[in-house]
Amino acid sequence: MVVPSQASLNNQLLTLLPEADYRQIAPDLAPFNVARGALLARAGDPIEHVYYLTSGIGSLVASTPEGNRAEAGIFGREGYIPTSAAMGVELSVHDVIMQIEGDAYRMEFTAFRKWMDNNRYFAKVMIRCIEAFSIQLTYTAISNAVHGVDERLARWLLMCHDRVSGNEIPLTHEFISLMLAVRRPSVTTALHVLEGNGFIRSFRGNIIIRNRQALEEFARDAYGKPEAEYQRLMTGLF
Amino acid sequence: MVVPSQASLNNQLLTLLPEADYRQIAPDLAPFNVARGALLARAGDPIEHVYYLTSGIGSLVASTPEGNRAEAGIFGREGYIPTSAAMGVELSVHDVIMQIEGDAYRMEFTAFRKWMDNNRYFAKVMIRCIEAFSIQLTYTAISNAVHGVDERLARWLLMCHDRVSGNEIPLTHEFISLMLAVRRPSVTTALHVLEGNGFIRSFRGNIIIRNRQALEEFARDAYGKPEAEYQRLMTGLF
DNA sequence: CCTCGTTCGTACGGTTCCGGACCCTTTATC
DNA sequence: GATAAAGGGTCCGGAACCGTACGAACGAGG
Repeated sequence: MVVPSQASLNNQLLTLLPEADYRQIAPDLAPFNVARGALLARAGDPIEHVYYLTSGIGSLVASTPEGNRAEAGIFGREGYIPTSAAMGVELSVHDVIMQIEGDAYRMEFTAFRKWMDNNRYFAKVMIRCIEAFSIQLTYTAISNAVHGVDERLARWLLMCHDRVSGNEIPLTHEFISLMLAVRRPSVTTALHVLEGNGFIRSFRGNIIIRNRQALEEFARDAYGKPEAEYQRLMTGLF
Repeated sequence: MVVPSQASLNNQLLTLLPEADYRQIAPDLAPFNVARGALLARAGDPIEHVYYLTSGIGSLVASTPEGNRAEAGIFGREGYIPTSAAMGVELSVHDVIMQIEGDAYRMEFTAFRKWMDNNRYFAKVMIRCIEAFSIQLTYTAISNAVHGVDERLARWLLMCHDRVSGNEIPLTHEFISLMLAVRRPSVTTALHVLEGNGFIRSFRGNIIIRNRQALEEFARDAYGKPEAEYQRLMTGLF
């Protein structure tokens, strides 16, 4: 089996590992293409694999018994999923859905547990990522409580933009409305507001970021804190 | 120094520990009364102590650069705080505020880190608690997105009720409005709805739960899932 | 080129909630 | 007992969103 070089990996967690430790765990990484809409984990099912995206975007989607659904967290090549695997939890609590197709390396759950127990650096990076993701969750919670649809959409587009290469975000209004837990027409009109300001261009099934900085200013305090914390948590680890 | 017996502790995490392991860590636990309004951790400050409440309630409050604030998570004697201490993080990201006065045992951050590294069972319980708390965060996020004020208030009162002994919740409308990130009059009218249905009685600075089951039914899917997951995660650990 | 399913634009009434304000009651302070 | 502070009840206009619906535009397949 060919072991991918660390530098070529393009997953930020794996590149953070000391080289020797990366080489240790690398044989347990298998390349895997994840189609749009694929479920990386399903609520109530056993966790079988841990995924390290190198491209594409996935979402942690919480749902209630009555069928209400909303995105709680988003991840791309800066993290891994499901984070609960690191806590010795065998069943997934939430759905994890791939929203933009991408490539990943994945690891068997048992191998993941093995390295969590046997490699300090690996464990440290994973644990830090949990903390970073957890911070993102708190800001999703506060943003859902205090921000309007326009700002929440701006925040969400920025988080997507952070995780794609280029400026295209190939998603439909319908899908975005599920993530933000708002009406589909609310997404349409909110996108018009952003487009009217020149921040984005909106096409059928595709959104293009045109002026990221202005978009950040528009989002105001809805965007930035979790991202800054991620940087802080992941810098100077060893 | 007198070491409190495990059974007398009344903090569910500490009572979950095997007795031998509890005795190991117990000398590092110091009793501490936490006044209402006290900050157990402040955003940006170093984490100095880890707290195990035995009574009272605390809140994890997220805030944005522009001063928006909202509660992201609540905890009592079923948990500990700050959870990020377990991840080797030295600075607190959020404010942790005591909303109902109570007693606690607290541990120096350095001692906490020591036991996380040197006692498997201790570490496992703490990590499980992180997972449980993280699940609570996701449901706060979805609830903020999809539920109205009445349901969110019901959910919140139920979570408080889980963490007090008796049926009294001594809090003001003003304070609740901060937690839910809504207007203070919105809390007043929402409480009237609950009171009109006979679920609660509302007095000046005090709320009494009169019919918990009916309150749960009113809250519908806003309440229950995280609590069930906590049970599942914390049962049959060893 | 035609058809059909997907995606998006738009409209309308109704509800919830906000921002802000005002005043009354209860409790604390001196 | 006077005064101040805290807590709570209520009202108003307006904004934001919702549920729902309908139709136009686009794109893939025959």
